[in-house]
Amino acid sequence: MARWEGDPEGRLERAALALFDEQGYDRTTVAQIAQRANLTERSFYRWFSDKREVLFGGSHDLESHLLTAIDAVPVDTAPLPTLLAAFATAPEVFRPRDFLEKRAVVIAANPPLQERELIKLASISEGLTAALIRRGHDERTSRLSADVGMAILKLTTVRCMADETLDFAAALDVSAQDLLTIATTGTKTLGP
Amino acid sequence: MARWEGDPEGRLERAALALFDEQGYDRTTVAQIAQRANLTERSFYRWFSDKREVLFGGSHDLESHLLTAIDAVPVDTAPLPTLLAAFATAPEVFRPRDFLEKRAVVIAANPPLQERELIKLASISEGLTAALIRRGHDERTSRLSADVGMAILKLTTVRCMADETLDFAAALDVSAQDLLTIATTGTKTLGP
DNA sequence: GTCTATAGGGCGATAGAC
DNA sequence: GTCTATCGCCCTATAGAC
Repeated sequence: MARWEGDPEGRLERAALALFDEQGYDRTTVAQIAQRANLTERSFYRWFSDKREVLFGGSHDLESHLLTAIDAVPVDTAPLPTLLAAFATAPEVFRPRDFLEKRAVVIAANPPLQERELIKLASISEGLTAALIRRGHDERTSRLSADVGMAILKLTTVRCMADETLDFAAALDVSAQDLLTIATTGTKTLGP
Repeated sequence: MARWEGDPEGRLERAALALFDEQGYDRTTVAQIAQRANLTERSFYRWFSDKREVLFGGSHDLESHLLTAIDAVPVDTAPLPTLLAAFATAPEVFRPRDFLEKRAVVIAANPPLQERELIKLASISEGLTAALIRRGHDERTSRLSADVGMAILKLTTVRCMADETLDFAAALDVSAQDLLTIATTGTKTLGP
């Protein structure tokens, strides 16, 4: 048996998702995942700190993509428009659609995986906050903008899942408009 | 030794926080927590589904308090102002300050606990979303309002932690004003 | 309440790349 | 030779099954 097949990380990710899809997440052991990828259980833990992590390798890629995209936005842009401009470039880093769909189903069925997803999103929000601060915005504005931006991104993702023909950038604009409506409806505004 | 000391849940919560504070979360075993509360390890799992859960008993109380508070808001109120009115009544359900502070330190030091906290907040957001839908708002508006509301609540909590003299309701208003600024700055508005 | 499978960490050995 | 990926076997605590 060839010991060096290459890309052990990717092999583990694909083996894990396939097994989770076939048998369910908690009826799949790390040993099984490793076996399907022609590795041992011990080697699994060299690539992923725990069993859940095997589904979230792309999170870091998305975060660094967004941070790079922010740098490309003109520096005099306001915080939220800066984030929206960065989000609009995000679809590039998404993996094959069937991979993402299976992954979403598995996560939706397992609270431990939802927890991990939430902390990954929180990590991205932290990254966005830091990026905005680096651009000269104050900390509280940056934090709130990042959190609100993530809420818009989440709503946009839901929209695109529901309607496959919908363009991501267009959906993002609609969600941003929704925010404006929510923020300005029923609050005391400055004008008469 | 008294077999029925009463309030086993509260005893486990206090024993756990004390041990986490003294020794750290991952150097504390469930058996130790149970022992300090004069219970067996097995009994711990009767009250809490897992080790992390022992720090989040108050989450359900907060959620049900907020849902009740929403019902007390006039039905013609817009989504976000509805949530803000409910949030303003929240300090009532908070526990003793030193308990909350120790708890916050322990959570901040342990990613698994942060994950659990995030899913609790997500659960509250889901509850708020459902409550807004019940009041006749559409699903997308409700979801976005709940997420944005949670972002405001988070910012408000940070503000109150930083400045103990700050009134919660006042901090909430400031954060809400921050949102309005963020949402309307640099975006194309309707007027000229 | 008892029993057990599995997660997941430590450590040292080994096999291949260079 | 060094370096790094892989592996084997140790262990404990969690958490679910019975």
